[in-house]
Amino acid sequence: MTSIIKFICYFTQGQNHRIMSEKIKSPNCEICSFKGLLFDSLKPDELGRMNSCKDQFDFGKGEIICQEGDNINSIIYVNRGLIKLHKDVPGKQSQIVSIARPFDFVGLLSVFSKTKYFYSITAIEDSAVCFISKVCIINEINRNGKFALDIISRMSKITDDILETKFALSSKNLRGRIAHILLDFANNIYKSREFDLPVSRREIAELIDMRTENVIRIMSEFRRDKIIKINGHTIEIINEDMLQKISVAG
Amino acid sequence: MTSIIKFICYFTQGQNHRIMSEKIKSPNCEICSFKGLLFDSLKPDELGRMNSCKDQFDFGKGEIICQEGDNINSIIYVNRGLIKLHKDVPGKQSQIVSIARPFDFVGLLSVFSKTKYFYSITAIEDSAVCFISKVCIINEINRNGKFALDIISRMSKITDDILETKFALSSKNLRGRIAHILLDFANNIYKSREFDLPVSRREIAELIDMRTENVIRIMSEFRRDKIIKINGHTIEIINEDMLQKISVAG
DNA sequence: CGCGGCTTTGATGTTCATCAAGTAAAGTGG
DNA sequence: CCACTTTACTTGATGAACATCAAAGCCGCG
Repeated sequence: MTSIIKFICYFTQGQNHRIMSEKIKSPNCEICSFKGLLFDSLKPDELGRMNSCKDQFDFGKGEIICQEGDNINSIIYVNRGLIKLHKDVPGKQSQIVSIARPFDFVGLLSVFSKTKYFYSITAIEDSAVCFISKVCIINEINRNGKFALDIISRMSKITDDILETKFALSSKNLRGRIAHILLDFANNIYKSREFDLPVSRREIAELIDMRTENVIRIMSEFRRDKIIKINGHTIEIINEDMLQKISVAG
Repeated sequence: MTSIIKFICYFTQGQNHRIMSEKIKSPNCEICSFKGLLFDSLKPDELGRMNSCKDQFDFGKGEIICQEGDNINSIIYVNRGLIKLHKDVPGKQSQIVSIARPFDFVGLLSVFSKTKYFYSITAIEDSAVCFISKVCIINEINRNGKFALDIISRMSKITDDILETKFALSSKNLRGRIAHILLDFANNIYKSREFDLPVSRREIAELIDMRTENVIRIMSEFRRDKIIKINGHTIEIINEDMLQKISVAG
């Protein structure tokens, strides 16, 4: 029993109101399969309050969720799909700050210190995204110390992960970076030697700070050297040890 | 009435206990000129609890405050001096994650999500550093929602700043990076066109991901082109507009 | 005084971005 | 469903940016 309506989104209250995708009449947080991930420490009445503070939207592949400079008024939670945080500098290749998957909170990454996003957010695949009002979160933090700690450790983990990755990558040469990210996909994201790359070659390039041509070139080298198999977007890691060596040596 | 004793530091409870510098009998937080910066929202009794949770130490220039892999059990607060967070990968140039000055909390940057530091901390100048026990902070967060919010926004700001800087720098060429960091020192840190660089050329290189030789080379170019004056570690910015242009174009 | 670290400049080589050009795949409109 | 357009992918050739190597002067410190 879900009613679908089109409407103009004022969530970001930014300079540029964008037409958002279909609004899904928000499923109740209490029955949301993901609530346990952050809202563990909330009692039913608190969860009820949270429920009334959020809205869920669908975004099609390629749709912009918000843009650099928009006001931050919500935490963004990924329910389904895949979204990217990216920074576009005119005249330069854009950079991907991070990619968020279901269970990830992306808005946490600035919401308490900045009033405006310093990155844009775009759906890489068709995605469902929850917007949880910042004010509600703040109220809940004031009320519930356990919840505050949950939020804090979640924030801390997000930014630490991004920082660690960026620092690891920036000291590596191109081959090392490709090796690193392939291992990351296999071991941390998909937990399998074989996986479908959810992103284009260009997006990989933007994620690890190199050029599309070189992503392709090096992946082809790896294929030639029997380190990986490539079939379109499907990658299989054949020689993980070698990949590890290349990543470390890079 | 301060007693000075040498002792082995168990703060980090790490694998490697280091001999710390003189322990200063901790000045009382209540009279600490810096308390307002984070501990505004604490009542006298709460501040008293906090006071009993912290210890202050002096570190000489070059002394290691903690090392990558050490357990994180405290938040580190810089009272005096200058310290650097850095990552050392064997066989590679080390990278400076960030430089912290008085008023800065460096430990905040991982304390709630990780058990171990992913970077080392070293004094760049003679410094006084406060260690505030993580457990105490957590207790206080549980008790005091306003305090929790203060901590959160402080954390958020630290990581956002680091991330923004890193992203800005990584898309620039070497000249752009040097221009960027010189402007940063002048406008954000020292708020003066003339300032003493507190770090060596090598440390600048490690901070903005380039080689010492090129830092020197490019700064010499800037001097030749009458954009800056250099006198040892003293820098004066003559043509700020040009520096700005180089930074943006970089 | 001499040693090691910091600074500086020049010469050389490697890595990687850029340009170019062509193929495959995927979306678009009739 | 097919022609058309656009976007993604791929390989090669070239040049620029930057790391590396080398050597020498400088300064502080034991």
